[in-house]
Amino acid sequence: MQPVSSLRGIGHREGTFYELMPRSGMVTGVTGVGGSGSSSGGLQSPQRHPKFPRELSLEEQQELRRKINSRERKRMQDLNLAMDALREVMVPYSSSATSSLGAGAGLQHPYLPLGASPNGRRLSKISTLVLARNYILLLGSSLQEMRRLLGEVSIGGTVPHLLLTRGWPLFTGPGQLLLSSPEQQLGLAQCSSLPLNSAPTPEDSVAWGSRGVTGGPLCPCRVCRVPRVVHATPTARFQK
DNA sequence: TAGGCCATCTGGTCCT
DNA sequence: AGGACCAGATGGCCTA
Repeated sequence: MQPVSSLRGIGHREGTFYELMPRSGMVTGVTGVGGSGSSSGGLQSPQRHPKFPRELSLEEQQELRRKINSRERKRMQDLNLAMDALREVMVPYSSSATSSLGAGAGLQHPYLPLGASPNGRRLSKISTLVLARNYILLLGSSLQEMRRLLGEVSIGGTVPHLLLTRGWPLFTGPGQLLLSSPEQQLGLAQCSSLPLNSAPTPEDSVAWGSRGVTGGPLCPCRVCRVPRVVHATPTARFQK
């Protein structure tokens, strides 16, 4: 099947039809259907919208409403473009993730179809976000492991200072997933479960995500409460 | 047919 | 004042 959302949206919803015919008038013609505005009567109602200045004529109000709708549409389309860019990065990992989470591992991604490979089907928005989050956590875990190994090797030797420093480097690598520090990216700096004076370490971050600890407590902060994939062998999760 | 996912409209709120 | 952001509501498309 073809991906539906963006193509569908651009295909027959966007543009003149929706642009010129507000849903409230298009569908019911009278009462309006659109969401919380169901009581507003929309622009078809002779009543003026309270949001619009009184001095505006009905046509001007309609024009303003079209303008607002267009902006919102554009905003959502930009958001979808960003989501597509993220999908491009995550899709290669999603398939391997499913395979490693599938029958072999006895685990199932909560936001991927049960027992089904996402191959040929694009990731949903929430799947993309959850997958991206876990991927970021995995990168942190891998980095820590690498530092540890380098630390062992470097006794008496030389190791790039950046790799051994406590702070995280700003990744600009594949997918550029980390545009700022992971703490900022994940909102962990605001995590209520962490002491105020101790910045969360990468280990802290990973502990809530991809440690392979099944059934562990969920971090109470709103960031960490995002549903996560639990897996027994984190290193195999995103193998290419 | 039910449920998931999505785009769009809309009103409210916050920010510049 | 205008724009950005957000969340609720709605209907369409698709799959199991």
